Amino acid sequence: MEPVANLSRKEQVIRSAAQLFREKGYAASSMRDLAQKLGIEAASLYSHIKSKEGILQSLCFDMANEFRKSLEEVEKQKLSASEKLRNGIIGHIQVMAKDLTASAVFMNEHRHLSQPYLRDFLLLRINYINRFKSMIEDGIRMGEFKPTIDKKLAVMTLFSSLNWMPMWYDPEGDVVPTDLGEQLSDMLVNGLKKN
Amino acid sequence: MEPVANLSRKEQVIRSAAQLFREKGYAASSMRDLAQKLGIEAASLYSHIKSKEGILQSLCFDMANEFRKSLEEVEKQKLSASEKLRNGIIGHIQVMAKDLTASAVFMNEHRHLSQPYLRDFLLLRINYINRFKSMIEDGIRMGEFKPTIDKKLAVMTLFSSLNWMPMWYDPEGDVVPTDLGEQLSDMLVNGLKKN
DNA sequence: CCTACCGATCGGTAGG
DNA sequence: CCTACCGATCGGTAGG
Repeated sequence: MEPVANLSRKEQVIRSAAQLFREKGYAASSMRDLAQKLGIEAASLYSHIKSKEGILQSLCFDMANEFRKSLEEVEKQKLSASEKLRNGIIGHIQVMAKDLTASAVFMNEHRHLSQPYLRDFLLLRINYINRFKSMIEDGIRMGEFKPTIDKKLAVMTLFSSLNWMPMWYDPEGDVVPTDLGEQLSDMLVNGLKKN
Repeated sequence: MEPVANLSRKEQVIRSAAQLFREKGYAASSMRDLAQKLGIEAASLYSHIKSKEGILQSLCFDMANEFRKSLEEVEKQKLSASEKLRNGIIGHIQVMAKDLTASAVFMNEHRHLSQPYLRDFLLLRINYINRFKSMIEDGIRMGEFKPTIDKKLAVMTLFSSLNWMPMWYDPEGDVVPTDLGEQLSDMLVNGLKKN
């Protein structure tokens, strides 16, 4: 009956949960921990959310959606493969930087999703990875990248680097997300490029 | 009283636990799950191990020790910075490939260590990372690597790539660990090197 | 390695 | 958002 206030409170719950899941992991985070963080009783959480896993679902699928939108923007552009790859990397970093906490949960805790959510999530992820792989393949086909590179290794190295960023990136530091994306892209792409 | 048999059984327990921790995560793995995997009662596990966390401690510190030994071998060698870095990467990959399950646990579950083990573990890790960082700094000083690279970014990208390897590397495939290490090194180092 | 069991804690519901 | 509570499960111990 108070949709705005409820929404806002619900978001507070989800954001607090994200912090908790990031720090302790999903399985080791209890609803009582979460309630305490918010200054309420555990039972009261269920006025705002359906279940513990419901929170994880929101976090994982909202992030997945942001990544998808970012990539679609890049794919529309009329650019060379290496420029698209570069923009894809920058976009990914920017999406993560907007919410490092949710990004860390997305990366480390998605495996605690139950079926069919887990399957859906993994399908989204493999689709996303394959679209980056296509950019690399395009780059090889167009003569921008070395034809000898192992495509699976290249794309997995790329994703490893991207996905670990929430572990060490300091948003208070003087490297802004766009710069980080450019530097990372530079380091990886110039490793792929013919010199 | 039967040290050999006990040791072997203890190792079976630890290896089964590693598989379980890798699949479900440490916190979501119960001692009853583990006992079932071994065909015994949960209470019987405690004849072989001290506690659930004791298993995690063995797994994490044994792996840390393997990594340390591998790096010490490399540091002894009289080679250029880029060759040392290459050998360090190959060594790291080889250590992981010897036990991908323990490697995955080492990487993803160490945060469930309690104090003071967690602190000790993190000190070992930062030390290991800093020694790789020194190789990169040496390479810059000796003119082998671009002076413009961000050292923190470079070393973090390196470790991201290394640490995610257990997530996607297929030991049944036709890429042997040494080759993988060389390819990975090639991809990363050639991205750093002056061309 | 087992039976029997412990106190603590879990996610969640009923009913206000 | 609270009180009161539920059945299930947790890591671990006693005693054999």
